[in-house]
Amino acid sequence: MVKTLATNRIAERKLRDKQARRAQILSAARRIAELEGWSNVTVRRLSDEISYSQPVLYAHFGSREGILAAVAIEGFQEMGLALEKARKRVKRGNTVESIAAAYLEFAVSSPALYEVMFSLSLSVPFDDAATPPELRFAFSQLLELFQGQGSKPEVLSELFWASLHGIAELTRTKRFPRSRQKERVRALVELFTFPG
Amino acid sequence: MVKTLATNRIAERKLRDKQARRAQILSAARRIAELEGWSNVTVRRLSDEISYSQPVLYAHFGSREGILAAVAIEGFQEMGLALEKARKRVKRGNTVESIAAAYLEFAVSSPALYEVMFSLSLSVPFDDAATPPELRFAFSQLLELFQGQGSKPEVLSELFWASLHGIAELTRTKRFPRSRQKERVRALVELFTFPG
DNA sequence: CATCTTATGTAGCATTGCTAGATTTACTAA
DNA sequence: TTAGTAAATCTAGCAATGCTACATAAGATG
Repeated sequence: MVKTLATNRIAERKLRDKQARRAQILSAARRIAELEGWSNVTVRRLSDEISYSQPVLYAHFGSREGILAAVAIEGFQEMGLALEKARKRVKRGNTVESIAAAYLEFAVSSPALYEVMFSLSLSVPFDDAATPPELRFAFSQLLELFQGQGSKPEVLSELFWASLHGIAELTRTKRFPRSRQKERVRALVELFTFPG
Repeated sequence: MVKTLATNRIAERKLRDKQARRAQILSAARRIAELEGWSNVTVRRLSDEISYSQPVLYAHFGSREGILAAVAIEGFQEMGLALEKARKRVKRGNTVESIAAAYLEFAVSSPALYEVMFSLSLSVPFDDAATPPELRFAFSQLLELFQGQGSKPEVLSELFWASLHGIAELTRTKRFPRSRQKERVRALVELFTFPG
């Protein structure tokens, strides 16, 4: 059997189709999740949306969990990019302020996406080598922030991340009133901005 | 129909039985959750554990959600008490440090309980009048901390809570390595301790 | 004892995640 | 073109879940 040109093009087209369908699934999952919550993202519902039978979804991602995980990875990738942008185009002097604003904006504009990013059960820390690169990338944006500041940049970065995550999560789940959000962020920025 | 003494005693016994069974259900739910995760806390499993049929559970709490909510309330009550204790018996000078340690100790020693406390979907902020008293009580322990400090005690308290919650959550879900936990807490305490 | 109320159980529905096996479609080679 | 093979896709179904209508048993009351 010889690999003709046609064979190659066919294989490529198949790959494209596959990736397109994969993207369709993830897109549908995100849309439903944002509009109706993750509990309404069922495999049957997704298979309806993309007009394929259920087993097709299981061929792409091994399980429902797998679909959520893929969405979560997308989320980390996008968040990493958003943070990178915020870090590079610093507006009014303070990088910490810019990053904090970008982080919380991301969380508030895609609550379901943010939710799944952190409900994804991980077995490995953010800064570990065995961690998906998208997560490492996002975290590295925060690490960068405190580089050279004090003795332990990782500790400060983690603390900053934790504070942002806490604010995001307690806001998303309605524990915090939106009314004081600006003041909260101002206080946060003040705490994490050091002279020098 | 007259209410005899016997009638009263019978009614009281029934009430006791009911409360005992309620406690049994919640206790079983907590045990299973801590050992096997909340997904293994099914209504059938619980009804097996207490040797009653499913409808009995639905008579007590209207739904599975209702059972989790009741556990979450218990959790807030217990956390409030733990924080109160930590605030009153301040060991080495620093109240902030004592509270932070108590909070994280609570979260780490009952991860499933902590998890359900914050996955419970609320519609009302912590400091609202319409919030279950157990939640208000727990939050009030943190409010107390920064009373008189600066201009906005609520803002500082919320920020402190957010930081603690972020650390707890990112630790519980394995995002943070345990190894740096002590340093993280030290840095946190330093940030939130003000001269005076 | 008879009756009525309350407590409890039985059995079943609809929905879910997931999968084995049939079936159709797409490609290959004579 | 066509028979045969491999890949893609679907049909149908299982077991488990949350929940509930209805039947039955237990308990209290006259």
